Amino acid sequence: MSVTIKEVAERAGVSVATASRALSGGRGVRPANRERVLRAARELEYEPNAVAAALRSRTTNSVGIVVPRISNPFFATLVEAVEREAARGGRGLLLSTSRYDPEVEAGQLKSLLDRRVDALIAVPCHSERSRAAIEAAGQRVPTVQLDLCLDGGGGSWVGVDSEAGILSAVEHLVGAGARTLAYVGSEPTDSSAQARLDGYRGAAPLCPGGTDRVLLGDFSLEWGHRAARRLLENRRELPEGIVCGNDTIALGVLRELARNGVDVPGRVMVTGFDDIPFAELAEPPLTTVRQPLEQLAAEAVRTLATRLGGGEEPHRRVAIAPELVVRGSTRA
Amino acid sequence: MSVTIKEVAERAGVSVATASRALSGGRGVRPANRERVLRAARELEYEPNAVAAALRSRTTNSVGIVVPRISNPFFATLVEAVEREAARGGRGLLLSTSRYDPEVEAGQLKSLLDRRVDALIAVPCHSERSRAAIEAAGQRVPTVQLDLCLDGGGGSWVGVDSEAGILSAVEHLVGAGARTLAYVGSEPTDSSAQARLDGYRGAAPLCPGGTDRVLLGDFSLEWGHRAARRLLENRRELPEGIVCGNDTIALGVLRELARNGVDVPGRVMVTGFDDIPFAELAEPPLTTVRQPLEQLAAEAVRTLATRLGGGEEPHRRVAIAPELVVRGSTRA
DNA sequence: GTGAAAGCGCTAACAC
DNA sequence: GTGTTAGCGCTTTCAC
Repeated sequence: MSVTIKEVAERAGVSVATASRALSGGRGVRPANRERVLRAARELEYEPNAVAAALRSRTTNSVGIVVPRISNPFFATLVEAVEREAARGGRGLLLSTSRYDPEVEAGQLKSLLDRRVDALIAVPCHSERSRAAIEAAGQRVPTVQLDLCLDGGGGSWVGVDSEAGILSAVEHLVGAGARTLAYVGSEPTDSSAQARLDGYRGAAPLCPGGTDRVLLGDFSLEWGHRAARRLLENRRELPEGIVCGNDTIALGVLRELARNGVDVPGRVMVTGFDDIPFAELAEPPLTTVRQPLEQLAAEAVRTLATRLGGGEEPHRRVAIAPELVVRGSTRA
Repeated sequence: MSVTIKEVAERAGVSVATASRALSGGRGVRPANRERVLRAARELEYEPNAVAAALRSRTTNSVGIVVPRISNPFFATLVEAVEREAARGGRGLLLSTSRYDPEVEAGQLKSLLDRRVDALIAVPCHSERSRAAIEAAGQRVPTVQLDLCLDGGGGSWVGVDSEAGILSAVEHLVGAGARTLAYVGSEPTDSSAQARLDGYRGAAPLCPGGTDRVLLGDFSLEWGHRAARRLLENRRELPEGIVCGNDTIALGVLRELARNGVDVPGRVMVTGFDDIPFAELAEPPLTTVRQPLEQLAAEAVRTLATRLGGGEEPHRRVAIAPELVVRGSTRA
């Protein structure tokens, strides 16, 4: 069997209590004893049992995260940033995916709670049907919604200010000379889709010409293709600027425009949202609204850390302003 | 405080032992009692404490995974597949990243071991300097190397048959009429880079013409750009087929060729390796060797499950044959 | 500053 | 089938 703290204590000639204190920080232990314990531990190749420590101290030093999927580069980058941030605080990250299924999501949350994570980060996969499980989790441990949020608020949330992001895209397009605009986005099934659509509706009046073409589907490349084809049906009415709900859609739109010989950004300018890695690899490179992922992750972890540290700030809602990244798909 | 199994037992009018048995499968418990326990648990909203169970039963039902990074879509997809596979077996996934730093990697492995994961999956970030930590981990729990492996073997490994993959790319290019080839890859700093390079050297003789141009850098887009520029220096000697060590490099090569007005696949054909999501979005879409990620993940978890189940197959090395995906960057 | 002792909540022997 | 009992390895009072 593996070496326990008891053996370390014996070898160091102290009690387990002192050994424990020495091994965890060493505060309140005479330096000489501290050294002896540390040496004994090293010599015995002692490996602390975090499970036992967790049972007794009632903290696992771990946080759980539930995202719809990881293969989506957006969530992947988010998870990576959270992992780094958590590791920095000595915490482990328990990862699970909901696959966009609220029932799976509920099960994953329960499992994480059973494992006694100290805190939870969740990207709710549905703005309504995720509610029960996420609120229940929030009753037990500090929980923060990341990126997406439940309808009508409730609980802590860290995300991006979508309206401001879309606004900056619209301003940029109008400033670059677009006189007519269209929006290609997703049906508002989640909070981001909703906020981006709202953002477009709010910002559209800045444009002098027609802005009433709003095509809603989902956040996919295929939808981008189809929406572009629809806009191309009447070549004369092709808008001068197309605001897309995310980069994937924008990539689909760009592609379809290229296939049809439409000059981008000459005839039509296109913007995306997220700044996924491929955005700058597209032809032409995509002007887009960059999600400040590192900041989001850091803020989410900070929110939890505050609450773990005993801070009683029950409902913290943080919307970070995103930044427009201008590339070749729009004129400067 | 939260409800314990003791209270559930009391309410159900049985001993904690019976409650425990009923709650975990219910084998060897009279159905009537089982029902009463389950009902009591439901009524009290009992939440089992997996930490306590883990301490006593010496299994945490969790596996740890260490990858260089998650924002790389290749690893992200791998992690996602592993997560799904682990969740299917009721296991949690503790995720950490090494950021390509063997010291960080060693620390992460130690931390996962302290947390008493039942098994480990690691993508060694360095074929030499990862050895000590990974071998040490392998002494304590079933450990499998995924994708990359340590130099000279040792331990279980699940990955792709890189040689076979490169071979299929070369055969395809030659079959499509390429008479001269070049290889643009990474310096063999990791096992995949090495195997792909070996694969090219082994397969090159299949091509009738010159195949001795081998450019080695790293697995980046920038290196693809630079390598392509180098090949373009003497336009006349531009090879008819360029085999790239991964998709990212291939994307860089494609881009540079396009900028210089070289017709792909007319004048030059290009192949990649991995089949990252963007491969099919490139212009032209990239012919590439697809990594069977789901299979890799499933096989890795299966390898561990076998060992956890008591199977004593110490050194399982599984190389899965990848599949060539033919797209527009080569002629059919 | 240190030690003795009491659990954290659960499972696994071992009796019955 | 069921109950009693004894810990898993650690941290944390509480005395000294």
